[in-house]
Amino acid sequence: MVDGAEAKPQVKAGKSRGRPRSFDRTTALERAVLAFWEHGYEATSVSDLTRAMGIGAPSLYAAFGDKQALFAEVVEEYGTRYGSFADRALAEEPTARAAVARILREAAAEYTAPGRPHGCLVIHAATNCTTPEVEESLRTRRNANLAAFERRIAADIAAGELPVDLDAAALARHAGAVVQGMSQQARDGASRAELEALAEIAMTIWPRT
Amino acid sequence: MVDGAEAKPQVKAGKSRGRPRSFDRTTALERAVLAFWEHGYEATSVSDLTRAMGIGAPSLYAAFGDKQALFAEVVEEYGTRYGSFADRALAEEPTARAAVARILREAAAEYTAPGRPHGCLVIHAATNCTTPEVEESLRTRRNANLAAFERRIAADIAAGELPVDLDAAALARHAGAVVQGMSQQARDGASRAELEALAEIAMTIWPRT
DNA sequence: CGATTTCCCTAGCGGTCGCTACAGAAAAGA
DNA sequence: TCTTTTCTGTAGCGACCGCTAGGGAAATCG
Repeated sequence: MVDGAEAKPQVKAGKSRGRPRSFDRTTALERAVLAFWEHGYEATSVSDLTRAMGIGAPSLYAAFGDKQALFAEVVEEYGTRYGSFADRALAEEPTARAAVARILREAAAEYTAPGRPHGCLVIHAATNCTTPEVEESLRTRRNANLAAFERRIAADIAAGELPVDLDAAALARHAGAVVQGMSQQARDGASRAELEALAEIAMTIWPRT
Repeated sequence: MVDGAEAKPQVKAGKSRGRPRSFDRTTALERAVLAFWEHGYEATSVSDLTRAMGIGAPSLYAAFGDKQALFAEVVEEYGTRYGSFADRALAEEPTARAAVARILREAAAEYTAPGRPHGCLVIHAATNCTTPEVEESLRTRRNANLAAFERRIAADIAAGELPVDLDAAALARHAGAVVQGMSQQARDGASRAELEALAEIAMTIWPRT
């Protein structure tokens, strides 16, 4: 009973013994992503989830553990599928400036993409949450993103790409604040073009290399 | 029954007829502000409220109507008591640039003030809310703030204080995004000094007058 | 002093929450 | 075929939600 969520016998390539699961776990998870993304952790009830995922409550609990464990998987899935553009830019672009510029421009598109909830799940899905661990986990993720910005900027300073007297932490916070503000405004109805104009203005703070 | 909330006979200077209210409505409201500010609309239950306000549920309903009406009063009170620094700056400062600079600096202090919940109630208290009207009302307030920014900037452009080719809407969105990002980061544990450094960086985008 | 008006407290309403016991259905193994 | 294993659907658990009926308490009025 304790490790009911860990045991996923059906996933093994070999044939499992009993009756096989009648739904696709991956697509069910994807639907849960959309539900949590749109309404947040608390505002998405288990019956909302079962309706969106097309399965019964016992199946949900058998496949994912409980609501909180399902949300953790949802956040993970969201991170790899929708939220990885920032990490990718930080890793691929030659300079911190180019990386942040790309992040802001892509955020304008990502946060207003049609057919998906607007804004960022990590920023919004657990604000004002009565389950402290859930709120805490997303807070940790947000602060980790700020730290990633700061590391990239510090690396550029060390490499001589940016002035040595630059406040890497403050610059990282600024970039993070702009991203978070863009996400909020996307939720509040801003269009992609409006967010792109915002992003371009935000980029003018950077010292030209 | 319909206008139970409107009738506040006790407030009239003249003596009311029956048994007087045994609690101070204003201080009870102030405590409700802090409760909603800290945990948001949905995550603050009526029993949380009665505990924080030191009154019974029937007294709460008699004095404020229902939870939603109480929240509306809370938002109003918050606006006049804690959230008016932006409007004041926009009205008092000679230029849009000075106003936004002051808003960002004051936000750093307001959003991290000790003894109060961090961040802004209007930005956070009704994200992912199952009561659409409540979420909508705060969204409207946020967008009204952006519009106020834009009007002030447009006025400066018209007065020759800012370049005529400036995109007032985008600049307003940027200022708003920075404020919203600062509020989010205050909730996530940023200190006043960290937010002040962020604010200073954000101000460097403005054309010097 | 009653009579009247208003408030507070106890208790509990119907509804939804996250979650699960249980029994039947559907697969694999013998 | 029969047993074993696992999944699914019904039905409902206890807890909490927002909210309120109803009786007594405390004030003003005559």
